[in-house]
Amino acid sequence: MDATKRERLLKAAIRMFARDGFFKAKVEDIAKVAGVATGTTYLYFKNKDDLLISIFEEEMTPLIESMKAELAKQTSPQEKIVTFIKRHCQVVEKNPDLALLLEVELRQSNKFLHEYKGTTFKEYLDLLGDAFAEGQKAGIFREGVHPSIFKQLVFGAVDQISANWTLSKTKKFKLSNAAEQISQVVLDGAKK
Amino acid sequence: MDATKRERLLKAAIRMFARDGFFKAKVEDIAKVAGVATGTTYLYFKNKDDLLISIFEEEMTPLIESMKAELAKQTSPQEKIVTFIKRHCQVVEKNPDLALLLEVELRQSNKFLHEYKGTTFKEYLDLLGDAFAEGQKAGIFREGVHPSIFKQLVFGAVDQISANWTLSKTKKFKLSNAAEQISQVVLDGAKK
DNA sequence: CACAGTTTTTGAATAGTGTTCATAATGATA
DNA sequence: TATCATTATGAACACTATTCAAAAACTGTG
Repeated sequence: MDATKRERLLKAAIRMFARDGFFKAKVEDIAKVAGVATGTTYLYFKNKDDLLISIFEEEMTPLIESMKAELAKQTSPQEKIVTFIKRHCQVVEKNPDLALLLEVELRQSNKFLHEYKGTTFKEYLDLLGDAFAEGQKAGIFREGVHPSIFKQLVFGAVDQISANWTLSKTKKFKLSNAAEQISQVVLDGAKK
Repeated sequence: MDATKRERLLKAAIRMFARDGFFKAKVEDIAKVAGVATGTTYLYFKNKDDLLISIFEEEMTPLIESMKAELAKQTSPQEKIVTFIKRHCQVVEKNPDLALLLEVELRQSNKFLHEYKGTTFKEYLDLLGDAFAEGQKAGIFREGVHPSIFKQLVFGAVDQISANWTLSKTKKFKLSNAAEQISQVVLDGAKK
């Protein structure tokens, strides 16, 4: 097993999935970009789906860890939420191919959405839910809104706007600017 | 040309796309469900993509019209936004298959069917944007948040929560209840 | 170095599905 | 009924994920 070959395949897959979409991307092309024969792909990954799952698991995990560390530094629930939004947008801006995958390709399969929500992705969302619950306990956020509704509300908003930004050829707005506007709305909306 | 055959194919496609996802759904199965031979599908639709586009166009247009009519009845921008959220969730609850398509396949289709001008969907989003802009003009909604950011924020939030509800086998919350919570947060967040 | 055994890689063969098209069935007209 | 036009069919074709028999590249040993 050649770790660099595996890594090359993963990176090539991110590029091709982002360019052509998961289903339209050809395994043959991914292999070519990675500099191996088609069949070699199947020595390192069970199949095309596994390639996508592996991208999700292996690229997303460090992002979640770094987000977690960043949020731990923030003292107030408000700051945590603002930081989450800002940082998520920064990551999207820095990794457009990966972002496109997470935003667009991951959704198109019910299987992924459902079988992987339980683990890595749920953990990510819970960072928002926990911050909100903390604010409720501290008496600064409104009651009557369930943390799991709030976390999805905020993530849905950020994700929608990020996806739109990533897809638009002409980036007519700064994502960091959008992040600020989102923060203003959801923070004021969260307040008691 | 047999209009009912076309209609049967559209309905069958909605069902199969919702069940298996656009790419995994087989044209042969769609034809079988519609009660025609595989090749017949290609007499009524250019190809599989065209089937998806037609679903968007033909199923969504009446929904948009009815939403537009409903919003016209509301007097204040706040009521328009609350009504949009509530009604969108009602439609999702009543048409789970169609909802799943719109929720899960929409982004993908926006991506690779970009030259097919997704005017229909933009029109839908603009209902939210216009209501927000109206509120800004009336001096009741905050400045500094662009209507096109706001409309995507709200739609993204509603869509995320709706998709989650639609996909979860065990509907652990009432979507109408979630709609109320979303309304509270985004309306307070919109206020000056 | 030579060489046998082992692991890794290859790419042509296989299998599954979107699309086409020659043919059949149906409908319309006189 | 006979003839032409329209519509429907499903087997054949093209394309791509996946497999697998054979080749190549390693590894260790005498």
